Amino acid sequence: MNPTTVLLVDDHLVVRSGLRALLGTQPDLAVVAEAASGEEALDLVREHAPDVVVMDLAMGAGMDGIEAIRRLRQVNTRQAILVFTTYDSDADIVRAVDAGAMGYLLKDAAPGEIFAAVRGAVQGRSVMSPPVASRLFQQLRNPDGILTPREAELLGLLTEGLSNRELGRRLFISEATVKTHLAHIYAKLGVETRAAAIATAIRREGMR
Amino acid sequence: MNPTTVLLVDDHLVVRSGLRALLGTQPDLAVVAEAASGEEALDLVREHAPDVVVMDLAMGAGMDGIEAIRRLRQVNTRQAILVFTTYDSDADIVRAVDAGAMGYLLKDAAPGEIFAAVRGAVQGRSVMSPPVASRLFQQLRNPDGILTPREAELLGLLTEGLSNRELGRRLFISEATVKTHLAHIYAKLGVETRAAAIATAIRREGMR
DNA sequence: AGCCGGATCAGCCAAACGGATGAGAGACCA
DNA sequence: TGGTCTCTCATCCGTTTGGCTGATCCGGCT
Repeated sequence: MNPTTVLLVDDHLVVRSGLRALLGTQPDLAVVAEAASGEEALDLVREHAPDVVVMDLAMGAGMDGIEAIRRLRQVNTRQAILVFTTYDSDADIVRAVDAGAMGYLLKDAAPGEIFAAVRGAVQGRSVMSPPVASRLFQQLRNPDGILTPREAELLGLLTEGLSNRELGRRLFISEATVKTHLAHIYAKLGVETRAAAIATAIRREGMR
Repeated sequence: MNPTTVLLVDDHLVVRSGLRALLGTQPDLAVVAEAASGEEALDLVREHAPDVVVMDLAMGAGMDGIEAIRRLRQVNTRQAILVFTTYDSDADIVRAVDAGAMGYLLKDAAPGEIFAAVRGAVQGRSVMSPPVASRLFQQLRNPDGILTPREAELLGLLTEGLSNRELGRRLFISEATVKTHLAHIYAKLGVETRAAAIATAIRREGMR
């Protein structure tokens, strides 16, 4: 059986070499290329058609990880994409999965976890770090995300088309507080504008 | 039979006296008070409880006509409110009717039309100038308002949460044009923010 | 030929919004 | 008592919107 081919995408050289060394200890895994940016990753995927792409989400300048995932999926829906990143924000997880990531690992994952994730990915299994899994699970279980009561209340009014000022008046809080809540809501919903938040909220199961 | 009592609301003295003179020619109509602002109108309605309120929508400073109508309805749902204004904008018509106006007349209406409207209003009949009626009819017949194909297309994308820049790219037009279309859409929907437009559009019949 | 509605674009300006950061008060839990 | 969460507020700053005005082009309709 041929080894599983892997493409590493991370803007930090040290991370790439560390991963390469780590994966190199496994006879069934072979790192065939490394990319330092989303653009480069796109080229290398076309060239090597690896079985798995292990990618960092935060990538200095240029295309970000999420966008890279989206593009990769368009180029070749075959290879599995594994996110390998430092932070576990709700928004990133949701968006990565949404963009088509096969798994989501945190950089503090144990070597064994990483191996398992790569092997699982090629077999179509989705592997993720426990904290990530738990967040995602909550997302699925509670479609309103992990919104606090206050946030949910705000989101409800948001869909009425109110401005920040109006929201503040309606809830007897300052505009500053409204903005804070909104920022949290956007992060949890994985959007970045109120327009998208409203669209998401309203479409999300008959909310009206 | 007692004459029908009327309250005139218009910030222009000349309009008020003109109307008073006009209505005065009819033995069954009696102007019992005049207000120059929404606030004043509220007070006078409480004081005189007129059968009909004939009101201009544009009213210099302070409360605008739409808001005044809304308040009046809260105070006393009894009297009929007749809008008597210069311009027939889609947004104003929709909002006035929505706020609870009984009829909608343009200032170039013939005297006979005005008399008929006032008499009709007290009897619960809704009278409006022909051009107004036609606009309103279109609104009802076509829930998408009077949106042109291009505007409808834009509104659709708007509900996806796109920014002006993105809308422009998607439709191959400049951001300036996007803004122009949006301004028209807002006017036709009777809203003033994209958030409200999105909310309206999405709720409007299962649009998704 | 002349007019009108629809679509396109520009420039200007004020208001609204979003991002980043810091911070304090109260509730709850270990 | 020391974390953690939620809700609250503030300031700064750059971007996005919305309002307004004016203009061009095209295709019908008259």
